[in-house]
Amino acid sequence: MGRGKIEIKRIENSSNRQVTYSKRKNGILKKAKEITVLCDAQVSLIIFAASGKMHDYISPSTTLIDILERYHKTSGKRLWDAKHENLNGEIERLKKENDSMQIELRHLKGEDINSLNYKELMALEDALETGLDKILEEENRELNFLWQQRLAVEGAREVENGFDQSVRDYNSHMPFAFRVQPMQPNLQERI
Amino acid sequence: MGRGKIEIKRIENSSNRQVTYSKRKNGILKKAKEITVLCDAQVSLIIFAASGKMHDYISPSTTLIDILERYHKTSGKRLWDAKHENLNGEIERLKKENDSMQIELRHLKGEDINSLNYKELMALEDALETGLDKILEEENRELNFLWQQRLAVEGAREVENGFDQSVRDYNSHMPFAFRVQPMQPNLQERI
DNA sequence: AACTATTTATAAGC
DNA sequence: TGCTTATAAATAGTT
Repeated sequence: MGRGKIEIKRIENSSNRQVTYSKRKNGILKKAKEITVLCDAQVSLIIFAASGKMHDYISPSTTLIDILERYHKTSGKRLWDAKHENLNGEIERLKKENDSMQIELRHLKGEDINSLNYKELMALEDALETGLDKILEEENRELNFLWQQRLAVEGAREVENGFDQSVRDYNSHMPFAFRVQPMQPNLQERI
Repeated sequence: MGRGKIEIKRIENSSNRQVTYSKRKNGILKKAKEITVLCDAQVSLIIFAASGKMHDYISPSTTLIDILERYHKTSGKRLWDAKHENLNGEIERLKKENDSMQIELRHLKGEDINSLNYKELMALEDALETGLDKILEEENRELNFLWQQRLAVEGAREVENGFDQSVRDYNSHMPFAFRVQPMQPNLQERI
């Protein structure tokens, strides 16, 4: 369709090639639009010129992603393969890990425990007691630290006047008397 | 280009539409091949008919994946990366959830607690005590159940002979005397 | 980028 | 769906 018939083979003359590319590119894009409208078709057309310039047309009723998904389903050809599956695998793994931690947490909080047998309950109890011991130890350590700080900053005078308000606040939260017993013996000597 | 000029709008007559689709589909595929050969272009053309039937052409010098990668690079538009990003997002979310549960679990076990302040320690302690209470209650309930079962199966005679070995085993694990106190008053009466 | 002779695509009909 | 043909549309070569 032109002044002369041409063979369908690479156009050797570079500028002719470029001109023809430009004309035919417009033509094919137009055709893509037309078939979309005339026939309710969904078209994805991506063209790269040898120069690297890109042109594309995607039917407005859809998206490229959608078309590629349908392409994948229809042709069975894989586009986004392994990457995808790896990510899905990791999600599965994390979800499992999550679930089991969730359960462990609930058990430690004494929830959902009626399905546990006696042995499991005892193990839980041990874990809780161990945890509690460690917490109490740490509370002790921190209290001791606060004590020492107070002694250093305010001097011996205020210690003689008794606990001030902030220390009484802490003590009012303490369930057991032994918590105020310092871990480090030197504090006892200094009081 | 036919016996009459047509408007570019949806062809209402279904069979006409189908015929036109078929003709134009062939035409556009031919054009895609031609521009590929004539101009060294790289084309990806995917067409879905309204019926769902698919036709495609990919320039033989390349692959669809390759074209999509170039499309992504050139246009900056995300394709399957959008999917990947969703998956990555979910992985991130799960990892965060995981991490915070991990930390909570370690704290409940009395690990990594030296960064906690006094208030946090007290909260932990409360949680542990609550959990422990619930566990002990449940242990009690189960022990009580075992007791009742034993009474029902073996009758009163064996109860008079004292605890048998299996019950002694349980008791040997019990830290506190109050654990063997039954929750339900009727057991006490039956002993 | 516009022109136009010619080829090509295709609408309508069968 | 395939073939035919009149005609519209695309475009090769030219300016």
